[in-house]
Amino acid sequence: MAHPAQQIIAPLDQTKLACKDCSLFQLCLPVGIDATELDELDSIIKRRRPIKRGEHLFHVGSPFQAVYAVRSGSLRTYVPTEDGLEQVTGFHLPGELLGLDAIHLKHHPCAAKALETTSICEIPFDRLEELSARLSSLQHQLLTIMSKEILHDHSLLMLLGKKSAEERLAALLLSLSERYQRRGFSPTDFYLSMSRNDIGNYLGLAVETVSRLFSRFREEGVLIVQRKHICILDLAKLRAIANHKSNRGEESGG
Amino acid sequence: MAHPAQQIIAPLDQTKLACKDCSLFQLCLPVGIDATELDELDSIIKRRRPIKRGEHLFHVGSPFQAVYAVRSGSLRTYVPTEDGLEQVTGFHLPGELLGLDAIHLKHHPCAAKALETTSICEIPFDRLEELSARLSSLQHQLLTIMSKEILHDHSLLMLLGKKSAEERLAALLLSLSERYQRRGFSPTDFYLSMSRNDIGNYLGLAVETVSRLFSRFREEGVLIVQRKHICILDLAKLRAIANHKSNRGEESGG
DNA sequence: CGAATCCTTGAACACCTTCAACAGGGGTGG
DNA sequence: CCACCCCTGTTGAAGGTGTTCAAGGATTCG
Repeated sequence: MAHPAQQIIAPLDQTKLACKDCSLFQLCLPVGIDATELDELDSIIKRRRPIKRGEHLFHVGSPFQAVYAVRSGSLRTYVPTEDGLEQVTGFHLPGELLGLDAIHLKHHPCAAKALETTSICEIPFDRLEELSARLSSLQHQLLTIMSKEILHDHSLLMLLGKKSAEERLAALLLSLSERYQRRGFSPTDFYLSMSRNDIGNYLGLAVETVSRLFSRFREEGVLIVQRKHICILDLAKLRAIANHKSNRGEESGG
Repeated sequence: MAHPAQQIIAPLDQTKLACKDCSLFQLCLPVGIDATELDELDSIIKRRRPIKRGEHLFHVGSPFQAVYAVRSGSLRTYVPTEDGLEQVTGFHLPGELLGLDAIHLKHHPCAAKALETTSICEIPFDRLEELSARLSSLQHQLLTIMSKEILHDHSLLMLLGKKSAEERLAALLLSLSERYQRRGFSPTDFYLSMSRNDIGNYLGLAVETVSRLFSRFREEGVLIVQRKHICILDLAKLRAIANHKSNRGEESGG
C-alpha cells in the first residue's frame, strides 16, 4: 500500500535516476561531493528492482558485498535471538544507509526486511572503498555516516536503559517525525509502516503496552491515531513526555 | 590502585614504546599493516602521560581532534542526560579505540573517564584520515573497528531490550571475561575496575539489583565475588544464564 | 579514628508483562 | 455483495520482576 504522503518519490519506472537528480541527494552518501566526483559515485551504484513488503534485502549471515541506500519505502533490520525470536534494531527511511555493520565480520549480522514496497540503491562495497580512497570527501562522509549510526545506537541505548515505556514511544514518534520532516513530508501527519509488534520489539515493550500508550496519548490530546495513521496534535507535549519526567537511572559516582 | 592481573603491561616510564613492540599490537589499529606502514602510523601517534582514576580523557562537547587507544587501565564512556544523570555507554579495556562517535558532530557526544590509572595513545584524526587515504589496509581497519562498535551496540540493544536482569549481568561478565582473555589475562579471575553503580547504569538496572544478582550467582556456585574481585567458577553455567532462559520478547510478525 | 563512599540486604510498591477475550480491517471465495 | 476467517490491534485483570525506600555493614582515605 502506497501512502499518500510518500508519493513525491519518483515513480518506479525511473529506476535510472541519477544521484544528482535524486530528491534524497542531501540525505545520502553524496553530501559534500562535487559534480565530477558525483558522477564517479553514480557510476558504481546499481539500482535494484523494488522489493515488496515482507521480502528481504539481505539475510543474516549472507556475505557482505554491498551497502544499500533506501530510495523510497522503508525497511526494518533485526537480529534473530537464540530462542528463535528476534530483536528489531532499526527502522530505515529514504536516504538512509544499511549494511555498514557487516564490514567487520564480512557477512550481515542482521537481516533487512521491507515494511512496504521499497526501492533501493546498491553500492558494491569494494568499489566504494576504492573510490573513497581517492575521494577524501567521500571517505569522510562514509566515516561520518558510521559515526552517526553509533550515535543513534547510543541514544537508543539510553532509551532502553533509562526511559519509561511512555518516554520510549514518545521518543520514537519524535524521531520519525523529524526524519519525515527532513525528507520533505509532514512532521505531524504520517503513516507508520511498521506494526505495533515491530514497535514493541524495537522499544523493548510488549505489544499491549504500545497499544495502551497510543490510547493514553490519544486521551491526553497528544495525537490522533487510527491504525497506522498518526496525526500529532501537540508536538510540544510529546517532546515533554519524551524528555521530562522519570527520575529513574542512577547518578553514577566514580 | 594497580590490579595484580594487569601488571604485565609495560611500566609507565616506557611511554615511547612503539606500536610494533606493544603487547596490544594485534588488538589495536595496526592489525594487518606491514612494517613500513606501521612506522608511518607510529609516527603520528602521541603517547600521553597516564591519567589518574576519575580524570577525564575528554568531556562532552569538547572538540573532536583525535581518537584514543587504551594502552593500559580502563575507562568508562557516558553521556549526561537532561536530568543531570548519566548513561554509561561502555567500558574500554586495553587495545580498544575511543572517540569514533565524534566524527559526525565534530565534537565528543560522550565523556570518557578513567576507572583507574590509565595510559593512552592519542591519534590526531586529521592525520589518521590522511594516512588511511594512502594505506588501504588502514582505511579498511578503521571501518572495521567502527563496524565492530556498531555490532557491539546492537548486542547491547538486544540486552537492554529483551533480556532479564540476570541475563544482562551474566552477559557483561562474559564479555569482560572474553576481552581479558584476548589480552592475555585470566578469563575467570579478574578485577572489576568499575563500581556497582557503573554496572547498574550500563545495564539499565538499579544498583541494588546488581548487588542482589552477584549474591545470587554466588549462592548458585557460579562465581566467587569479593568486592571488585571476581572469580568465575562455572563458566558454562554463566553462559547458560546469559543465553538460555527467559521467554520474553516478541516474535515480530510482518 | 572518623567520615564518606560503596556495597549489601530487607520490605513495600510500581510498572510493565502475561494471560485472556474481544473488536476491527482486509482479503478470499461463494 | 456479503459472509467468513485470519491477523492485527485494543482493552481488562492478575501476576511478576525490578525499583524504591530504608537501614546496616564494609572499605578506604584523610
